[in-house]
Amino acid sequence: MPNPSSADAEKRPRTHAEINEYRRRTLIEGALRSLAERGVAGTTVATISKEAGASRGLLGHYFANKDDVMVAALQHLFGRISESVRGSVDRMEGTSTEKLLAVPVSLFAGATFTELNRTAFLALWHETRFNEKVRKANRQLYRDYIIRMDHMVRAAAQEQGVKIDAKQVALGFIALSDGLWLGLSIHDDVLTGEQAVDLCQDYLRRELRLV
Amino acid sequence: MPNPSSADAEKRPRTHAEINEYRRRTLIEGALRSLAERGVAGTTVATISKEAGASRGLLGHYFANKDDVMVAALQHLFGRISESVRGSVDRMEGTSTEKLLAVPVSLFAGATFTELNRTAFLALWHETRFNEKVRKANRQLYRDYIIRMDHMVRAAAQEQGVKIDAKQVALGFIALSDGLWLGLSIHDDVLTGEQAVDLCQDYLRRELRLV
DNA sequence: ATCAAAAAGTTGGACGTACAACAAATATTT
DNA sequence: AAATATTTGTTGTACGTCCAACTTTTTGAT
Repeated sequence: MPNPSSADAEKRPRTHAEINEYRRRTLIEGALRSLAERGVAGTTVATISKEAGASRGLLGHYFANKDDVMVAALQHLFGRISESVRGSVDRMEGTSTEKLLAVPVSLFAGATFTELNRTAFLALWHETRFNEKVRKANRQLYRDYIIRMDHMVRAAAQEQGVKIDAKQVALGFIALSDGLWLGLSIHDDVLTGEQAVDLCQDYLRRELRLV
Repeated sequence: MPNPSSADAEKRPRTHAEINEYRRRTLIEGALRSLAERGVAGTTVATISKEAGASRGLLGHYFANKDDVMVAALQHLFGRISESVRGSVDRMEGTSTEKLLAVPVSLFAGATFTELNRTAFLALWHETRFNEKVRKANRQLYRDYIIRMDHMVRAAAQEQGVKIDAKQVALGFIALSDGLWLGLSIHDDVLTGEQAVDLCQDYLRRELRLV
């Protein structure tokens, strides 16, 4: 006999708007969990639905097809990480250089650099190459990411009074951190998160002639 | 009516030993092509066999199951790239520093840095995370790779008379080049192979205090 | 404020397709 | 003729999508 005043009952969405938002979110998170646990080939409509606590048919009610779920999952994951980094950087006091150096710290922080995030990212990275819709979505997300990093590098370089190719350094940083994300995602024993931060900060400091 | 004196017919393996070697090779290469074109989810026993010009059932004659084909494909691809890099570095005259700087050149050279290699690598990287056998094989390959880069970095550092953490620099280089391989594999328009070489050499030069 | 009709949310089964693995039959080499 | 290579057909499983029935929320006339 369920208790109507329990926490679960209180949080259970009641209005159509709430239900809609709740289902979309849980289905997307279920997709990320399934991708992280089972990979692309092992992720099916059934596994996504099960992770989300919904029936198989419901996925068709919220998304036209499986591809659309993948696109939504990528945007959700990328957005979550992006907001986390942006949030912690914007919140801090300091120079542009300090803010730039804080990016890798945030990127490899415990809350962001989780097993789930890393593994789901790898799976979606693969999907990006072989799924037209996902590729298109990822391209836009990356474009914005590069622009943002370019701005940060440019600001820091100006602050330090050095002339560097900001775009090139931004790309180098992104490649390095992506490589660390994906490399660590496979070989947990090779490198720690702290080492990853060191490597990224070392790269940025040398490019900014701080070392 | 096939011409028995055609080039194909001349190369056609006749002895059991030749046939064995030929089939293994073409099946593995078929698997790599299928992975590059269709990804993990789209690669089946049928697509591999078709790419290799063999029937579906023949795969079972040469490999116990699909997983074993994936392991063989990873080792083949990794070995091919590794030998290419090692070959061009060993062949050249020069100091240890010059040899180290030649690694990224070889890594992003046209013969190695092909669409097929990049894309197949991404697919197998994904597989590494979700397939126990493939993960095990990749771990060993990477271990050797790291050791080799560590030795090269150490030799170059000694040559330059600088004290650096060779292991850390080796890992940084591998992460950077992997990130560039995978990043470029998705967004062809973002970066050229030459830029990738520049980024890698720039990283190594700064770590070796050459800039 | 009430309550029945409409709309939206939800489920589990059905359908056609496609898969990996297996088996039996045929072709080629030894 | 024996062994090995190779093909095609078979089997059981699992997939994505569709759909008809069912439940809950929303709407609107009173």
